[in-house]
Amino acid sequence: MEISSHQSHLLQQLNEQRKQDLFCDCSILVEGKVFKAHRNVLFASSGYFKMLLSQGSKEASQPTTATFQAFSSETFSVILDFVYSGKLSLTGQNVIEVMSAASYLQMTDVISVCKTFIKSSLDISEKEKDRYFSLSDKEVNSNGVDRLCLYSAGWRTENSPQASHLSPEQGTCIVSGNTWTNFNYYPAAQRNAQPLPKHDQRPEPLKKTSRHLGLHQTSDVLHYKSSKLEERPSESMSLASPPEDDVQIDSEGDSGHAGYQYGQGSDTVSRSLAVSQEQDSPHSVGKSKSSKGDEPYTSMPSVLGVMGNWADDDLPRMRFKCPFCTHVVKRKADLKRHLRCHTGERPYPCEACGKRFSRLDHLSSHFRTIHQACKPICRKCKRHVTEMTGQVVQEGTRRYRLCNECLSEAGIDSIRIDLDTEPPPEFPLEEDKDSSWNYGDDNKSDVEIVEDGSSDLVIQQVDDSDDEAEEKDIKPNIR
DNA sequence: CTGGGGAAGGGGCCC
DNA sequence: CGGGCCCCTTCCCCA
Repeated sequence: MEISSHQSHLLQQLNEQRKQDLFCDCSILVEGKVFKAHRNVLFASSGYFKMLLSQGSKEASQPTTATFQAFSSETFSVILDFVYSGKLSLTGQNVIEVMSAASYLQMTDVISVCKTFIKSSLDISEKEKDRYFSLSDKEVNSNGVDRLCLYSAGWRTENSPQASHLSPEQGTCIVSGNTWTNFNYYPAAQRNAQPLPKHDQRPEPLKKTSRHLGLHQTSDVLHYKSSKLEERPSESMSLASPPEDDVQIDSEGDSGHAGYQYGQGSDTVSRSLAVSQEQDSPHSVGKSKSSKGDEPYTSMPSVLGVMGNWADDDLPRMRFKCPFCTHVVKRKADLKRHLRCHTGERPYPCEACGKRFSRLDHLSSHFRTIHQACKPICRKCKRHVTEMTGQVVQEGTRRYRLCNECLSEAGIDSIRIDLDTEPPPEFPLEEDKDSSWNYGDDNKSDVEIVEDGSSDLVIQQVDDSDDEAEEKDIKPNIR
């Protein structure tokens, strides 16, 4: 006989013990903040902790301390809450960082949920855009508000660093409501009782993407959003049809987008730009189911199609707004490309060194620069070299050119090796795009390892034909 | 500690 | 719409 409530009860008890610091035998230091936890729980939840605690298992009687600097304390709090409750408080704002941290901690379930969260948000936007296009201007004016509010429910809190000031109900940034059903790790009955972790706008750890994660926003914008949230509980945010005024999220902080409007009629002017920031796209409650796509971008957005009037002419133009930041691009393809800086997807691996790139042209550039020694310039003296005056030196998988003088000075011409006998570097297998996104700095280690080839210094004659021949063996993953 | 250079990465835009 | 080029900024390494 099985008592179904036992597991949840047990987890609840463990969580209570954690909060009361009972039997906690593990301390995790994140950004100066100490989190107490039970090593057995961490062990069971995280591959990282499993490895860490396994290594220290001999001193099991001693308290364990772990320190992280790769992510914020707020992010770790979200993850720790998930570990102890099974509830993952994802928001549009923290999803990237949570996913990064989960990757670091090797918590595949959390990663999957984050990816689904992102994917679904894009799907939602796609559907909203489709509906938007099907509507006349009048319809947009009369119906757009509802849709906008739905969307704001999904994204509002993500951009608000003041989420910590919100009431638990307002924390539906935890993906509540029909819109986010796919991600709702909260039993509906528990949503309101779940305290939210703070979600300060913290640029790290995804430093490269941090610039796009709401940093453009001014305090005015944030304050406004916060106050709006206080006015309206979460449930109504997603399901009800609030007054039109609610749509007017002030976005003056981003002056670059001033002038965005819905529709072209004069009656839309009052709403101008309100929508452009966080809720550019009209949204529909009824159409906000997330669809499944194997590839995150196959059904991509168009995350938000925005009709805008521009100063130079009055022709409406399509703009696509990133759901994660305030960036707006003219083409859907550009948005698709831009989104990779948020998702961390790097679908283009260099077959020579394994380093992965988010863009094909970056991969090509990398390959030409690093592995093909295309620059006819001596790396040491910077002089122009020709086939007669210089040679290509191979250092691991890295190639560069040296003039004959610098070569003799370096005294490395004794290691010249015939390329025909020198096999190309072992290429890493290309992994599945969806399942092998690299997050954070994981790539660096690959590069460092592979390119640490000082002992493999090889010199080859500068010969374009050789390069071309080599290119057949070592080539970027251009498809 | 600082400045220079290389590499990476992001955006605009043409083809 | 993808590929690719150009330009720019940022980061990192090294002298």
